[in-house]
Amino acid sequence: MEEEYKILIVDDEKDLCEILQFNLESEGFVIEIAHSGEEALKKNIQDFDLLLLDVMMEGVSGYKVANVIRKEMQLSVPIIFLTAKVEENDVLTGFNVGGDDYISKPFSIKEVVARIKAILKRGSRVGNDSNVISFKELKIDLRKKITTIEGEPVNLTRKEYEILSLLAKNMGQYISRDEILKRIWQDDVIVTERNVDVNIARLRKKIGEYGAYIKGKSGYGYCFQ
Amino acid sequence: MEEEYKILIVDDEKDLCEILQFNLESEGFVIEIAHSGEEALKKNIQDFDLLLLDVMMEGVSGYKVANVIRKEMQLSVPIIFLTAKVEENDVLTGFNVGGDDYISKPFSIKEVVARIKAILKRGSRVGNDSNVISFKELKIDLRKKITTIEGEPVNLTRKEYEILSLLAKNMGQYISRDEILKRIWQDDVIVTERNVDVNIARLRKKIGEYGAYIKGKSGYGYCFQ
DNA sequence: CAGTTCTATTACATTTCTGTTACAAATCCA
DNA sequence: TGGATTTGTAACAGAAATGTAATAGAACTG
Repeated sequence: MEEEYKILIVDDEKDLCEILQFNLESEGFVIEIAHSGEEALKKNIQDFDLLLLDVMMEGVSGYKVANVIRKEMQLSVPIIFLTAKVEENDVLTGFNVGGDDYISKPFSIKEVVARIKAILKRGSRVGNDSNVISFKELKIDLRKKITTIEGEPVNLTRKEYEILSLLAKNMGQYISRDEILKRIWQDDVIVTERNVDVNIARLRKKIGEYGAYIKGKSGYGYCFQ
Repeated sequence: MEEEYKILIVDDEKDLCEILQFNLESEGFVIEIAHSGEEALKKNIQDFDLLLLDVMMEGVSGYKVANVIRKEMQLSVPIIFLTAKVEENDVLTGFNVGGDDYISKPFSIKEVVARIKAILKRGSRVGNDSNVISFKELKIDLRKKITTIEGEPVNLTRKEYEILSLLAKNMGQYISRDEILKRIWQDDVIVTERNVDVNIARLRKKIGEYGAYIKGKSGYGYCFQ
């Protein structure tokens, strides 16, 4: 038999979930269900090959869930958004970007299955072309999220890596602590600006001589140069 | 290296903002959100590569925002206006400056992305580094917040930089101390007007021969010429 | 021209900002 | 679970930036 694909369905309409589950299981997919955004996020997302995600849900919306998955968990699982017809017309039509897909309710099971198969066949994810920033012998592989110096991997923590790649992506540009917080810590948690310093310090130490290229300037923030 | 484009979305419909944010982020753009004109104007507009600006908003309208950005801040960042179908006719006759564009709701994400990419491509093709102000060999990079003379960076403090870029953005125009205080010190702290003088003096010294181009005129203020 | 107001500059005081350390809390993983 | 790793906080000394006052000279005004 073929590979067994695991799909997570997230929707607060239980009936709909059941219908989807029944039909997709007969197609040979392995299904798990979550009835809310919160529930979905408790699952081990990386175990799934695809998500069917309702946009409008009580509490944590589908977009929130997607955001957490992409930003915090850094996973690129394909997502198919389920949207109600009304929303679609009000706001947007025919959206279909990147690796993700949209299907508006009511939809035919046939259509859903077809789209799922199309996406799974396509296989590879968004941004699968290697993307490496180099500065002398320091290399940051943005896709693998690996930093190396002269070929030797540098063991950076998540935050350290994020800061380094943010600065490297904006080479030569001063970025304020405030900005760094916004872009890396997002809006969810509130932490001291001092935190940035501390992480910068740790980062500098780890990248050795290259640490000197991360320049701090009073009133401006940091800059990789 | 791949460039990171920053886009500011200004719309009071929060759902729409979320959808746009998610989709544009999956396209690799860096997004910030403002839910009102006031909020938008508090942002550092010059940090953005493009604005998506809803025309109809409570309070400060999209046009108002655009006007402030163009006239007061003297920035030529491209703006895409989002308009409801009904408004469209009114609008097309009006404001249609430079690289601006209109998209009427409901719109497809595809379209939005396409237009954004078109505009950003156009911008870089022309070598439109409208973010750099040049005066002879003095260059102020508003994005990097770096000032150079003959390619050599000049080490300005934040206030010095702010004053210089304010004067340079309003080349040839006298700006009173009062105005400078309002624009740079904002409302937060109240300081003597003499302060401006002192900072101007320090600035002049740092930019050497160019210091002479910052002209003070009794009763008028300062002017870069 | 004399008096007044305005400005540039200096020196110094004050405030704010930064890098670092040590430690606590949270998270991860075996 | 318990230990390792990561992340956040508080504290603080030193550095950098900013503000103030004083003063001398320039610019204005009648």
